[in-house]
Amino acid sequence: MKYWLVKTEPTTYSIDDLKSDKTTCWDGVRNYQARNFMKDMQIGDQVFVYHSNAKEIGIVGLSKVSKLAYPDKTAFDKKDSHYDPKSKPEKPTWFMVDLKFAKKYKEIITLDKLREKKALSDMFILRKGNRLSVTPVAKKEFEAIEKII
DNA sequence: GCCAACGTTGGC
DNA sequence: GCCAACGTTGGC
Repeated sequence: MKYWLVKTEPTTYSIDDLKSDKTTCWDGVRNYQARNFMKDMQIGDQVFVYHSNAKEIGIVGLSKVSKLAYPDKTAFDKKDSHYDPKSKPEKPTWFMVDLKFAKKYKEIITLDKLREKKALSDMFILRKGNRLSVTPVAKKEFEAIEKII
């Protein structure tokens, strides 16, 4: 069992959208490192959902991996904003996973609260200049975050 | 809306 | 393969 965190802008796709959809394909990731992390995901891995570029920034909920990495079809669609001509259906560059809604926290775990925790000082998301939309979370980090709730 | 950080692109 | 220019991300 591994742990992860995905970022999303709530104006694009929020935890409430995931709650009502129940399951969604996490498409549109166009960064090699983030893609590689998605390829490492296993069914049942727990994935924090983080709202960025929002009024309230932080972890808002939890989801679980429900489908292993498979080709991101939006890369093949010329009309899609994530279209990438380099990615071919017979040799896809980009992948996505399915995420299943698990829970929405009563309160957002703000970025400030995450920074307050010593156990989280090495956390990927808190490292300066980190822009990856998919990042791993260590077991002890996951447990420390669950304790905040 | 600003701007630092950083990934990507393309000329050489 | 280097690196300047450019675009995007994301906190503030």
